[in-house]
Amino acid sequence: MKTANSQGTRRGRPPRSEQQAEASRGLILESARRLFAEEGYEGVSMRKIATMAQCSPAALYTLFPNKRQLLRHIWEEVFSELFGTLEAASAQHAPSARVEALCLAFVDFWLQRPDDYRAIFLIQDRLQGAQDSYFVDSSDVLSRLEILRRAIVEAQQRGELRAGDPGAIQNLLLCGVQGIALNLITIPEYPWGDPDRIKRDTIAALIAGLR
Amino acid sequence: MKTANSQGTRRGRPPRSEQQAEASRGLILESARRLFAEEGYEGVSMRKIATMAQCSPAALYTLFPNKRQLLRHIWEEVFSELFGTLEAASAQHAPSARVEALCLAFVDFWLQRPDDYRAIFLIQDRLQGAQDSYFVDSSDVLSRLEILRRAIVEAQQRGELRAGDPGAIQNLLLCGVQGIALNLITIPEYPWGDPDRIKRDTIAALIAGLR
DNA sequence: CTATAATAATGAACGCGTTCATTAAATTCA
DNA sequence: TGAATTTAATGAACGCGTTCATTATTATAG
Repeated sequence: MKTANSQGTRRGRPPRSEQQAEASRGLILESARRLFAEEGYEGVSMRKIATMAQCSPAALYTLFPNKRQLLRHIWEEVFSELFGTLEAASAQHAPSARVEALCLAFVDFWLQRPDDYRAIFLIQDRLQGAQDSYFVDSSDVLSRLEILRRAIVEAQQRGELRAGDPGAIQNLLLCGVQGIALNLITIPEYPWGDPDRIKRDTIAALIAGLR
Repeated sequence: MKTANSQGTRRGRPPRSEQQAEASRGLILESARRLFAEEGYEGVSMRKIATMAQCSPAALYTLFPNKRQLLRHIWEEVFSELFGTLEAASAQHAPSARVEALCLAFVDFWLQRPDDYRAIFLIQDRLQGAQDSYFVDSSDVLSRLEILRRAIVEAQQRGELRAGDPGAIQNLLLCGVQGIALNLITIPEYPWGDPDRIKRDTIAALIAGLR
């Protein structure tokens, strides 16, 4: 029989509540963060996390679907740092230079953290069918991108950027800066020349093309 | 004693000649290519390659330093296809539209082969100390990029692109197109909007900024 | 208290890339 | 013909991410 009784209770061991699960997730993430801080991405393995969290490796899979989803919570701290940097850059520059400053700060941030960049953007899961929304779901990346959008709208109002959907312009700039970071980090043997130069020139060209 | 005798011959088993090694590498790559064609990147493991090539997995490591370096030879065929596509695109367009057409063809090529793109650009090795030059060394990627450079120089001569080092402009465009491919492929959940639009708009903005 | 039912937790296993001590093979020297 | 020497080839192992059949736990029903 699978039906519930009159009180709505069911037979068998009751499932853990979502808050219990969340608490366990928190403990595990604490271990993961400690391991990551001590040994970097290379040092964080599911087995080590399980050992430190005093559970079996398999238990991790009852709380997280896979390693990448587990580590996503750590990346959120990296993103938090990123946006902190961006907000500082925004505050330090006059409105007329804000969009360019944000783009530069974005690229600089990742160039200074190539390992983070690799771990976050370059290591992918197998199943693309499963629509894990790493960056967008349940993280405030999207909302904090607002800072770029505001700078764009500001520049449009000042006539320094052409009119049009600021979202489209934002995406375009993101593509550009991501491209710079990707290329410089993953193809270091290509003769890009001075990283600072390609960085500045590409961003300048992107923005010039948007006037 | 480690010294050679009067004839210059040495004691012990003679090392395999480089051509012998090259021949073995060829046989192994043939197996790898067959496996790749049959099962895709996921299906190609060092163990499977070894089985098909009738040797031990460890033997592969006497001929290739690691899996990535082994598979690089397969990527060269993908690059060959890419440049074939680019050359066709170049031939099909008038000089005035060539740079843009090349950029579009570049992005389209990778968007149609996301798995290839991931395997080639996104899966990285551990040791960055070892300067394996995947794309540049011993492959003709650099030389075949000439087609883009020619289109750039042509556009400069026609006054459609600003003067200046064509190499710098080429790098800039490569950053841009790589950024589009990277973003659309690895962050599909981000609201990029219509892929065609962001593709066209980003490239158009890049080129506009280079006038 | 015992049987039953439902869920939680895990030990053991798979295939993976890679390493390395050991073994096999091929050559020269006495 | 051995013995010695040099290199090739590999079996066994490591730690990895992940899965799954099995076991433990916790509840209700009789």
